[in-house]
Amino acid sequence: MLTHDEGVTGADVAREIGPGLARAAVAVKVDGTQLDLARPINDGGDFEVITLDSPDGLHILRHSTAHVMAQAVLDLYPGSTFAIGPPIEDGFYYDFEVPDPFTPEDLERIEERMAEIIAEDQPFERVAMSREEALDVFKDHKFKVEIIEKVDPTEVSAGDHVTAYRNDGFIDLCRGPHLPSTGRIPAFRVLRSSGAYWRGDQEREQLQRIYGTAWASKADLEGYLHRLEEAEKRDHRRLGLELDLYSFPEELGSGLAVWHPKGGMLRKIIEDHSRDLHQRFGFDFVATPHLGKSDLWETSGHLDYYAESMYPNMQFEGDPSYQVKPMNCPFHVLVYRSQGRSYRDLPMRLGELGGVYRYEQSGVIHGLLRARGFTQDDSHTFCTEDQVQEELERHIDFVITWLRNFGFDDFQAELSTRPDKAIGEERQWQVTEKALAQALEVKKVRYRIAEGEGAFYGPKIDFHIKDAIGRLWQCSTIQLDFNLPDRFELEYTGAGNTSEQPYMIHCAKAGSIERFTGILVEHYAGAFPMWLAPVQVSIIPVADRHDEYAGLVKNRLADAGLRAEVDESNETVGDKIRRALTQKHPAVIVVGDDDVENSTVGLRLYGEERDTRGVPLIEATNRLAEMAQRPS
RNA sequence: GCCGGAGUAGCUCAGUGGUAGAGCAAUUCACUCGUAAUGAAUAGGCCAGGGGUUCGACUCCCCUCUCCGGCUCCA
Repeated sequence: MLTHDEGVTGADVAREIGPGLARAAVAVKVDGTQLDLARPINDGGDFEVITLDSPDGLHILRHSTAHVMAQAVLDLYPGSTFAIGPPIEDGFYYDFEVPDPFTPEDLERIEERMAEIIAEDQPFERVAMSREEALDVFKDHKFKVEIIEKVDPTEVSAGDHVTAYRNDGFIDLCRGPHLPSTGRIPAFRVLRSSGAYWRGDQEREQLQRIYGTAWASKADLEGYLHRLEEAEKRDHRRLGLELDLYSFPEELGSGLAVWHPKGGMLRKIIEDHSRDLHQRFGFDFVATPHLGKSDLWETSGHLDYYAESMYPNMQFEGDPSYQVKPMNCPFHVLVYRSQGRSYRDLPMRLGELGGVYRYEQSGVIHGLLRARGFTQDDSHTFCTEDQVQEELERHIDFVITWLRNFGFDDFQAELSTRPDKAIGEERQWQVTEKALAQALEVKKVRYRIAEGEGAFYGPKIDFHIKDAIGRLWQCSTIQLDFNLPDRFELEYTGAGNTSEQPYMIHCAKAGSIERFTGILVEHYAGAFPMWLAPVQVSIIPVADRHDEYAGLVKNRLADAGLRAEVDESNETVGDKIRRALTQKHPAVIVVGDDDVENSTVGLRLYGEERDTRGVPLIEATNRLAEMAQRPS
């Protein structure tokens, strides 16, 4: 039997903390032994233990650690005030307004001060007060006052129960719950600081945010820090350099990449696959230029909505103004419009690997994942209203095939609805949103609704893929559009010789080839499945006299469609092996005297600890060729 | 765009108001080797760029560019 250490019942606790707070937690005793956390499970005084390493336990732990951080900062930096400090995935942050931004040395001091507060084992005390009292208690802290003023006085749970938590002399507005005392924080770390806008609003104060993390044990903290290091090793910018795939020359400009031969091969493989699948799913190929008259963007509406992220116009005297394309849609529209269309021509599916340029804000550029120049595997399908459903389903099939082929079996879909900045009639938005939902249901794709996240011209489905270390990335998108056809006055002649307006489906499978490649690099940590690897086989002759045979092996592999390289450098076998492994080549072949004599090779696959000696060349070739098969 | 941090050899990083350093990579030579680093030698720099302060600036100050961590943004 569990009892609250102050002798109150579960019912009391539930009432005190407020209804609907499933996470309500208190310190309890089991047979006289103090436990950290528990929550009432009924009104009869029964409790359920919350372990610190459970999701709820970590939430409480991190929330409490955030309080300790705020306490430390307010201690150390007189004249500072604090805003909010919530738990987040893997940690917490707290936002402050301070006279000077934090330096790395400041963060060390804060961490030390936090450790002292924790060592003092200060009890957290819950304090309930009225709105007026709270305004008085926090009168020196403008952000807290702003929060309290937002409390709705008519709400029962909020009326005269603004709650705060006090430990030592420090008090913070908080709904709780918290740990019983600061000493219950087993392991924490201050991570970094950065700027952040109050309430996320660019127009409001810029605060200083400090990120931290807290865990149920020192071992868990170490594990987390280790995972951070591992994630860093997967960083596509670092691997791009190490594997010689691409670079971002300063001379070229921010957000612009050059692709080296190995990256170029990787890209070619991805693009070839894109083209092949487009063909298989019934798309035609078009090609369009990188720029067009500014008027075009006026008509499409892009200039109204995204002028600030388009490269500015260019103009020779007497000529019209031109702009580099941030999108392919208007160009594909022009292909459609190049002649009169009949319902017999539809659906018309046009695809292109189209290079586009967007002037992304300087602060958001991030390697290949957010670049200023990139290539969309873009397509636009023009169809009749009757065809919309079937076409949407076809696009969903296409996207799923694409993602699965690259090893992304785990993905989730999101249906984004009408945003505030939108064009077109409300009724059409409803019809198209419904069509998208229905297609997802027919294809049995689980999805959630993202209210107001749609494009300005229509609702969309986004696919978020989960990578090898559990991160989600938005890649594919299917967008249903009834606005561009209207703006460009697209038509087709119906069966009854009537003039009709087609629907348009925008779709990108990878999204951006650059970004998708970056995600692949991080997903596979550079150790690509064989069909994607730029170099599939490293052939290592043991001594110079084996170079000739190595060349023969390379030709045999090449005949079987494999990409192989002979390492003829004047290095030891051990060194050449190390290079091949460091470059994460899927297969290493070593050839020496025995192999020359018997037409065999020594074969070692990436991830294997040792080789298999004396594999007949024919067998090795067949085996590797099979492994290198592209998924279909 | 905003806040902070940073930029030294191809890469990873030392360094100091007074002649620029290491490891790895590269090049050359020797070695001819059977599964994660053979040895030696050589070469490599407008210390991101531009202004200032100073007898003297890689070092201190200002501006620009680029990168990093966040915030805001992502048709």
